[in-house]
Amino acid sequence: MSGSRPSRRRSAYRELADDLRADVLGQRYPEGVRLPTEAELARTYRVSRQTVRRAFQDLVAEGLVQRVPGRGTFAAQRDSRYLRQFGSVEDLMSLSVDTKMQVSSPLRRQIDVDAASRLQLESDAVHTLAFRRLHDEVPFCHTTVWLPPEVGERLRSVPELAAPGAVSTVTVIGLLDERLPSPITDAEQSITVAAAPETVAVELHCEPELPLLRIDRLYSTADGQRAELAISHFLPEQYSYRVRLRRGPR
Amino acid sequence: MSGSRPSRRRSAYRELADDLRADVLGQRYPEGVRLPTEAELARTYRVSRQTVRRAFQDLVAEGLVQRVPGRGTFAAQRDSRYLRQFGSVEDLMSLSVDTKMQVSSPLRRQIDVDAASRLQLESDAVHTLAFRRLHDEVPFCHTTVWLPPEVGERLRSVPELAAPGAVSTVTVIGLLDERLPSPITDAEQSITVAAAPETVAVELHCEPELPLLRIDRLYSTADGQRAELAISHFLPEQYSYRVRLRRGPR
DNA sequence: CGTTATTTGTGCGTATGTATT
DNA sequence: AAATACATACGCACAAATAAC
Repeated sequence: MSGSRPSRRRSAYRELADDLRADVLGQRYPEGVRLPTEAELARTYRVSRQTVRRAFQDLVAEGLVQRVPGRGTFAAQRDSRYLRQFGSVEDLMSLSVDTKMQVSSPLRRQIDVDAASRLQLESDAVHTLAFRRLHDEVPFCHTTVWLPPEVGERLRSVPELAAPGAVSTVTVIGLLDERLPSPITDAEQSITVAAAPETVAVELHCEPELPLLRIDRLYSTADGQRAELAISHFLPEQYSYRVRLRRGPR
Repeated sequence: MSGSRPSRRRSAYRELADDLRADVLGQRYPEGVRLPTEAELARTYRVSRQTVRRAFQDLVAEGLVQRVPGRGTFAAQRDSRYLRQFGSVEDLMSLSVDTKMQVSSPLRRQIDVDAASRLQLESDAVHTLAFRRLHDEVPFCHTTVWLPPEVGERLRSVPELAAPGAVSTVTVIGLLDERLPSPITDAEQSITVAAAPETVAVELHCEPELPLLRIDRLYSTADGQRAELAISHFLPEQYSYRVRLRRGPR
């Protein structure tokens, strides 16, 4: 489904690419199963073969599909996808496929000079929120999120973020992308090691001061506004950050 | 084996994309300088405008250039290039811009079951090498490299890797890329936290067991062969892993 | 073994729309 | 308003790889 944004008109090849992307990410083409051919897609979508090809070019560039002349188009195997695990903004949005989030500190207004500064705000007021992420009911990650006030206001009415203990499969970035006037297009992240703060240790059932993987992410919208600051701590025993890098065509 | 391929003619748009890529990476289009227009390139390369567009599509997907309707095509600024294809490994190859490497354990043959297994080798014999990386004469990273024997042999004659204490500005991946018959096209990396092993602690002048950022990288060539396994430990005080993510075309 | 049908890859032409200068 | 430059979309022809016969 497209978001609730004023539905800016999307080109035919992007619509098609979106559909195909959703199908591939939704595991609808398991190993060895061929995607529809260019001719088939052109027919069912009432577009030219060139338009279908244009859509596939994006999916190939994203590493989601592989195409073989004479054979067809296939979903890339999960472990051969480069930069698809947690490497793109889309992946951060679809994080909820394997994991659930549980609110530990509901969305509220707060004064935080550091966060406000990193979000490049005039005032020191921000909205903040904290939650754990669970995999198979086991917490492996704690995240604190800070939002500019005007961004936070747009999440006021989201029930998934309102109650302590609430469990859901949403992502903050996913929620924002549907509600902000300008889509989130960039994230800058920094990965380092940090000792577990007291509150995080409690939530993750680990010793305070235990070394954790710390990932800071600062998200920006297409028009350059900072939209979200997230600081996550991961239990290294249960999580490692994986990226597959690829080199350009030849 | 059929040996050397008859080097089939590269398609026009790839030739063009290669030229443009080299120009952009070679800093030939500084900030604000427009690349040639589609019409100009079509004229000088004697191809159609569609072929020029096809070449640019790859460069855009690689994040190397930005295109603005009505204005033109521009090289993406280095710090706004999102980590996509090999941006990172070319960053790794040009790591030597800011840093130097100092050999602590020269290239030699060794038996290592774990490394051989991760390199998918038949036998347990590998070549190995260890070095530090220095920034402003301060060590901030220790790396151990394992290579398949036939790959290691190709580095036998490299003086920069032969003597303990040797300081140089090379990178192993850069050396390999020049010497291997098939180029290195993939890297899979995993980032986690690890306590400093004794030998690493000595080299980095830190306490043993100090939590470090550990990055494993497994490089593969275009024909799918594993070419190098590198395990690096970074001092978190002096290094954090930064990535800029961008969203696919929406 | 070659032949044929299928499927993707390359290249170009045209037309029209949109954004910027 | 006009010119410039990129974006989208469709059409066609032929090449190359693959699979089935």
